[in-house]
Amino acid sequence: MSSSEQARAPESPSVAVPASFEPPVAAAEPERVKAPNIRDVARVAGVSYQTVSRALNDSPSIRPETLARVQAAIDELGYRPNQAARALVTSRSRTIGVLAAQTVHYGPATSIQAIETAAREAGYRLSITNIASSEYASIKSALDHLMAQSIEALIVIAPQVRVFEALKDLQLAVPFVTLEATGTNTAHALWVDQIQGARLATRHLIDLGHTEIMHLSGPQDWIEAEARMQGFLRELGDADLRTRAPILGDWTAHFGYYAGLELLRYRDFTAVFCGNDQMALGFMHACRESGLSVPGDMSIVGFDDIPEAAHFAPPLTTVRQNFAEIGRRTIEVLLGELRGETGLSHEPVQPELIVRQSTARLA
Amino acid sequence: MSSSEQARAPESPSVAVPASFEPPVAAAEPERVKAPNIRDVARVAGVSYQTVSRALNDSPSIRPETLARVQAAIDELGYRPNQAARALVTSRSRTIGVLAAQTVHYGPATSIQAIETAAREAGYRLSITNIASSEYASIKSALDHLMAQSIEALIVIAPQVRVFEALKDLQLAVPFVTLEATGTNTAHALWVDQIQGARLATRHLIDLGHTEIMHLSGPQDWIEAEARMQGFLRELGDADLRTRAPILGDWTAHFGYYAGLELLRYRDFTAVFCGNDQMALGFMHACRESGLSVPGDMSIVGFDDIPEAAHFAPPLTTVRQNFAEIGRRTIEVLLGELRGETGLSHEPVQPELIVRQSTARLA
DNA sequence: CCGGGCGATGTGTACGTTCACATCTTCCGG
DNA sequence: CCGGAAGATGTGAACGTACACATCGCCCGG
Repeated sequence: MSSSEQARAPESPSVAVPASFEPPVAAAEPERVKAPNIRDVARVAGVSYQTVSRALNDSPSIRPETLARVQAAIDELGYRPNQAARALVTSRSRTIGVLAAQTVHYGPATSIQAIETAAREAGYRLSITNIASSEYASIKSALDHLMAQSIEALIVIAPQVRVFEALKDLQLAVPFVTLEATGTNTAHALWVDQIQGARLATRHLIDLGHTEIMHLSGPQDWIEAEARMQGFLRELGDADLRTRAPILGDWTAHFGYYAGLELLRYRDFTAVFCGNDQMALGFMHACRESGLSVPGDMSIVGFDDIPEAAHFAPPLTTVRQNFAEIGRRTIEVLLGELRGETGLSHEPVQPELIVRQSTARLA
Repeated sequence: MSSSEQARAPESPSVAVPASFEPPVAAAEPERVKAPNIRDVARVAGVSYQTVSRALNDSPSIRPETLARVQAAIDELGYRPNQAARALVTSRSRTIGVLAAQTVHYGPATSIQAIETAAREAGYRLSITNIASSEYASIKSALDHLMAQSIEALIVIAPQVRVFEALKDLQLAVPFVTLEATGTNTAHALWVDQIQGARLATRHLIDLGHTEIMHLSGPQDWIEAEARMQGFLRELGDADLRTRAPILGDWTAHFGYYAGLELLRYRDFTAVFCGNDQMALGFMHACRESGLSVPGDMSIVGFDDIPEAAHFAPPLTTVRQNFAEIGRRTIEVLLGELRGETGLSHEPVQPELIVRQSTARLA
């Protein structure tokens, strides 16, 4: 086995051939037929290549019967337009770049899926690149990779704070949109109104009579984490309640759990607003282990409304974001900008509070 | 506050203007400078364009100092090679297609992320396409979209049963790999040994003394669901235990919940092996509502080990799959095949049973 | 001192498509 | 019945790159 492996030196015609005859080997693809091109189609259809091109780009000035002949030739040959050639001559790549982080999370994943679908329908393809870490170098590298593909637009679903710096460096010549941002950068942002969502969650707790409310935030450099924190603090401020320093987490259930274990050593709060559902899950776990009942002793609100949230123990009160809607709107805005339209509606998508069983009136 | 919110209408300069004057509008990019090409670089560096090409493709026969001059010119002009032109002339797109479904799920998402990273390192880009439904038309459309991009290889992360049919139709000329399949199609599959994983889970329950074990399966047309079911049935058979018809679900927590409510009306089983963690979560929810304690009255095993599983109530015993490893191996195999190597190792990745607190010895 | 060979660099061409413009056809009004 | 416009189709060029081959300069051995 391993000796036959060595003999494989591809196409070294002579070598030390103990393997006497060496059969033609060409067993692979014998007929590497060139893919048909526009001229082949033209020949079959009995027209010029330009006419085929017109047929492909549904030009108005082509006779229906000519079009039919071309179409028949295309089908017969199984012709597919060469995107590379097309991109070269039109200098339009028909590619939208996506700079993502944390694509395994429900929110980004859902948005990306909606974006992909909408983009495909509009004849665009997506090029998704994940950043390994939120270090500047990693972001720059991902951005370089995207720019190398001459993307026509950019969508950012990542810790935008640092990304913005990187974007400034490469003087970006394409329209871009960042998802899930706050209102700080309205020109390029398309976002769920995170602040409003956080306010809804916080007000819900306040309405239930809670006055000592904790906040588990997302990572500092995620703008949406920042926004949720802002909403939380503002709502608390409006109600003249004592504000306590939010805990900076990393979105994971693990963090929620360990933070919970730590915080629950001092039971000086009765409710917690978590930056996302995963952290809420971890926090609930910590409550259980600490002997606290949810919502009896502790009310918990999450954010995102991942599909699992309805089945947590107890089912989680949370803020729903319409990620799919965001995705669709993103492509809409971007395509509009590519068409040269401007002043498109960047109105925030409104989140919705979903009340389940993890919150209760303060005893 | 809310009034200032309204005032935000971003950059609508005047509005109600009867559109009489319509300013030149060309406010967009005034200087649409053409991107520099290989000849521009050559001119600046004082060499021929071919020398620049050599520098870009690190040809061996170029003097270090010439290379340096070219590099300097590249930096000065901010030159980026045009991928379309390169693809056109080499007839290599350097694109790997991914046919995906359910990318919001943890497993696929994790694999895709690993695939993307590995592909990028190898100089390939990914083109991901989601299928809207598992109908044939939808699969075909997605596959067409990918083939139109002249992908060099295809990765399938979707209900493979139907995809295989579609693949047969378009006589696919590129190497492809399907993820998370069973061992039925070893030539093209690279997979976690799902059968073995299911056996581990089932044996664990048997070892705990359970004899009446239920299985909540994934959708029928997902090969991995089929494989897990097979593993379950075989292990049960080996132990001479009564087998009961698995329930066919859809991977969601919702399904696990409603199926649980239904099944628990007859308490003729003491353990359940769920096809994934989400369904296990839903099932646990149903147990709670039915007044059953987990693991006191009901032992539950999941599959996947999503990060949240450790924080379920109780923490879930499950089968861990190394999705990232799968992703890396996928690219490895594919790149090997593109290089013409063959007979690469398609050894299955071994899953691992993670015992937590959702299973207990039968009283 | 010359010729061969090799390393370094330059020139021509092709990839498949679209754009700009030229040409051919058709039809209609004067 | 003819001129011209509009519609339909064809021809030449260009996009930016890599490959094949040609050329140049240099070093070394005879």
